[in-house]
Parts: sequence; structure tokens; C-alpha cells
Amino acid sequence: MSVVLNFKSHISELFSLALRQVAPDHADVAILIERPKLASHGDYACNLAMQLAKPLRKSPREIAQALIAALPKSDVIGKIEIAGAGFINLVLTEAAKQQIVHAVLHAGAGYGHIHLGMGRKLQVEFVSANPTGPLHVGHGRGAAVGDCLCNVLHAAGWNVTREFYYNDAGVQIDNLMRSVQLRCKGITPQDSSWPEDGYRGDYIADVARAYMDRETVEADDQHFTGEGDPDDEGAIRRFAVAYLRREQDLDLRAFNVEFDVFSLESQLYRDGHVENVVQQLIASGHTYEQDNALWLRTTDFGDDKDRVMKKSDGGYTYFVPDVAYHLEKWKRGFVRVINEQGADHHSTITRVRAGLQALNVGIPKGWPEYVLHQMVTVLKNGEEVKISKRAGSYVTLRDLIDEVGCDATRYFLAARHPDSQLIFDIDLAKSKSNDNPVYYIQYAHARISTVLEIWGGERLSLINADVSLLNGEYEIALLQHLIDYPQVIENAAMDLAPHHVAFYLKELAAAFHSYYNASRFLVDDEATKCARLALIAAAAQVMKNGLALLGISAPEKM
RNA sequence: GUCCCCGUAGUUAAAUGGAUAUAACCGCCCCCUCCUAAGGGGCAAUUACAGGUUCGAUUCCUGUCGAGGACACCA
Repeated sequence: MSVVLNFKSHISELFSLALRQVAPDHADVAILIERPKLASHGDYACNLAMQLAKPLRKSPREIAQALIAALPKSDVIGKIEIAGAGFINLVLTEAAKQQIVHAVLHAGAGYGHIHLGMGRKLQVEFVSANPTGPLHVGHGRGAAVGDCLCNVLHAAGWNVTREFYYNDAGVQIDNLMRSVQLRCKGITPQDSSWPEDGYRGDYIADVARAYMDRETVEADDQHFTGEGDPDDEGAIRRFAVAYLRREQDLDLRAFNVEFDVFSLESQLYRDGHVENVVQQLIASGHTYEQDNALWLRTTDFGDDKDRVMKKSDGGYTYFVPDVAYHLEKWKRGFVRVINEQGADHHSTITRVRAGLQALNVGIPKGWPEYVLHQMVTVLKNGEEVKISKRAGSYVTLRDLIDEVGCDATRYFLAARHPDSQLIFDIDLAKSKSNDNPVYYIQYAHARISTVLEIWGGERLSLINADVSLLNGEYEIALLQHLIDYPQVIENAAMDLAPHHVAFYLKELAAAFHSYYNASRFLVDDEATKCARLALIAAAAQVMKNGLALLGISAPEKM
């Protein structure tokens, strides 16, 4: 039997050939193969006949007959039926399903990797918090979603660059510098002279103390030694930025997130990219001067009003360096750029794209792409914990990781659709109970590890198992879940929705737990034992692969 | 007021335009002489409202209502 790794695309090809024969004039109709919800509708279903009914002016069932007759023979298909309004339902042979065990054990960590991206360059920019304080839960959601997305896109065959962009020179940084400087001079937020928009958190005092003690801080992308001079504003600014960048690096490391590239806004100015972009925009004819300011006519590109580029005080508004930054990304050769941000920044999308369009350098209209996550509220003891950076009342990402653990925190932040608002219930995430899907999934993996350990044989030898013995109800169900995995990667990559992986893993774990409860693996019959162990070893492999995409550990014991 | 996003069992959430909308939690009833009960098996319950497009709509379009967010020459 030929080995088929992706049944869906295999079947899709068969229908494509049949379509060309039955309706050559409509060969461009998109062929949709789906997994029916009901087992009685087979393993895969095709709705092609219904799509063709209108253009061909024939009944769907009649067309279905013709398509089935024209379908090339395939030894993976066991049964074909016409059902309902004109669905063509296909059932795979047991042998076709069983061979997935060999495929998974052969491919190992590589099982599920597909060639969607074909090695093309893609960048995901995420977190991108300014160095004005520790990371909070909102950044955590960005980190979890962004990092999982990167993992998924990598598995889908893209050459992924993880990037973190931050502003190290703007108004907020001045604010930070002033707050630290005041602390250096012994002034606290309780004093009446403390500025309204100053940062009030205790961590500002830590920065000030470290600066005065002439500490050296090393962040992933920079390091600096404190001067200890409370009047040297430049030194305070650089020290504070380096200090808080280091804090964020520690947060991210505790969260298992690493970046390939850090980009600084100040660098865009230093390299002249901002000035160049302004000149190019002026040359494009999409700008005008009014009220002592320079405006970009973003309404030419779908914005609801024009935006100021250069303020009357001579400074640029934030979106100008943003446009310059994205022009640089484009020049760096990224076929796709995906920005993962909080939904509160959604207004930047139109402006950045408008600026890039105005440059008229061949950048596609929908470039860059955006994944926006909605707000996170934190619940503890049934009460909402308010987040306010300036007031200093705060749930930091590190607090969460310390209290809940990295695995559960990542799971809860990444397992929901980014579009929906998220309530992070600390007590639920901490609970080691049925309510907690993280443990449910990890437990399945640990259970398999235990069985294989008791068996004591060499896992690789299971590749020789006689998988034709795997024909029980629970075994077939588990096989089907293993078959589905590459499709999950594809869907998650296409939708930019890593939560699909989390849901899939819950279902895979459920299929395993049911099997576990219904049967024994370490039976006397050698062939049966090996077949079953091969199946659960393959299941463990897929769990491990999927958990790795979420950045969650796959424990051997719990 | 304009823009973005959301509205699905009592609760928290799934569902590439497909067939009888899927899980978990809560509640009730069962299952450890067993490779981990952090498990399994059952019962009950859902698409905010009104139109439209479609052979077919939770999904797409329009409107209404409701929750959240964004609307600076802030980032």
C-alpha cells in the first residue's frame, strides 16, 4: 500500500481529476474536502456535486454519480456513498488508517510539519512593550499567542523571524527618566511635587537605587552601567531603559519566549530612515501643510481623516517611525509580516498601511497583516484585579508565572480565540482538577510514558508492530485523530489561530483517555501488545509535538 | 457620534458556508482486586433579535439591541 500522509489533499487531488473529466468547463471550482461531524457520514465528505448543480443544471445526485464513476482508483478509499442533498461520503480503509502509526513513529518530532510556507521569509512582531515597566498580563497574552503562532508557522514551513520593537526615545521614556530622576533625589509619589503623569510603581525606586549604586545591567539587546549622577538625564534614560529591558527579558525567559531580533525606534532616527521616509512621502504628493504641521492624506487610502506627520513643535508623530520601520521590514525581504498586538492599537493599522501605500514601492495593500488580541482581565478570589502601570497596582506576567506556573499560564493565554475577551481566573489556572485542561492533556502524555516504561522495551522497535491488529472502536478513533494532526497545523497557520492546536490536543487526549479506560496494553499476546504500544507511542509523539507548539512541557510523570 | 471586536447550554468556551451545533465545568447516576480516578461511561441544556444572499447561514451582508476597546499635533 502506498503511504499517504495527508489524506485530505490526496482525496482532493482525486476529485480534481474527476472534475476535469465530468465538468471540464468548471475545472476551476474550488474542491472542498471536509471531515463530517458524524461518523456515519464517513471519514471525509465532498460537496462538489452540490456546487456543480446550478452551473450544470443537473441534480446533485446525478452529478455525484458521475464524479464517483470518474474518480481514479485509490487503495486508501474503502467505501463511497452519496448521502443527503448530494454529499459524497468516503470511508478510508482500515489499513490506510493503521499505517499512520508507522508514519508518526518514522517522522517523530517532524510529524505534522508541512510545506505551506515553502521556506519563505516571514516575520512575526509581538510583545513590543516599551521599556517603561514590567510586562503585564496583556503582554503575556501577546507573548503566548505570538510565540505559538511562530511555532505553528514554522511547522507549516515558513522561515520565521521573531521580532520585538520598542520605543526607547519618546515622551513616555522622558517620563520614565524623570520619574527615576526624582526617585534618585529622594522624591516619592506621595510628595506633592510628583508629576501627574509620572510612574508611581515601586520598581521605579529599584531602578533609581541601582543607578545610584552604579550597577551594570545586561539585557538581551543592550547593557549599561549606572553613572550615579542624578543630574545626568542621558545616563539615567539609558540606564532605565537597559534596566527595564532586562526585567522584561527575565519575564520572557520565565515564559519560554525568545526573540531573534530587537529593533529600536531610536535606531530608525539614527540611521536616517525616518527622515528618508518623510522625504519620500512628501515626494509622493500625498502630504500637505496646514496649521504649522505636516499632514499625510491617509484618507487617500481608506482612513476616515488625515493624520499629522510632523507636529507644529517639529517632532514626528509616532506613526512616522512606524512607517519607516515597516518599510525597513519590507526591504529586509519578508514575504509576510504579521504584527501581534493588543486590540487597543487597532487604529494604527490603517495609518501604517496608508503610509506604505503612499510610498508606492510595490507593497501589497494588506501588508503587514495583524493579529489583534482582546483585553485580558484577571480574576483572583472571584474579584477583578485592576491593572494600572502608573498607579503601580499591578498584575505582572512574572507574578502570574510564579503563582500559576509557565505551562498553565501559556495554555490559558493561548487557548482562546484572540478575538474574544479573556478572563484569566488565577484560581482556576492553579487548580489541579478536572476544570484544568492543561493537566488533562499532560496527564495523557504521562500515562503513556508510564506504560511504555513498565513495558521496558525499545520504543523504536515498535515501528515493526503489526498495526493491522488495531481495529477496535477506540483504536480507530485514536488513529483518526493522529491522521488529523497535519490538517490542524494547516488550519491554524492559515487562520493565524494557534488556539486550534490547544483544542485539538484536548480532543486527542480525550480519545486516548477513553481508549486507556476501555483496554489494557500490556497483554500476554506479543503481537497485540506491540500493536497497542505502537499506537499509544505514536499518540504520545503527537501530543509532544503539539504541546511543543504551545510551548508547554510534556511530562513523563505527574 | 465614528471605527474595531464580541454576543452560542446555568457558566467558560469550540465549530475552513454543510448533514442531527461540539466540549468542559456545575447538577444527578454509575465505574478502581487494574498500566496514575489529574481518568472513564451515562442523563439534562444553547446559536441575542429582524431582514437578506445561498441548494444550505453560528459562519457572509444590512439593520436593531447589548458588552468591551479605540477615537490627540500621546505610544
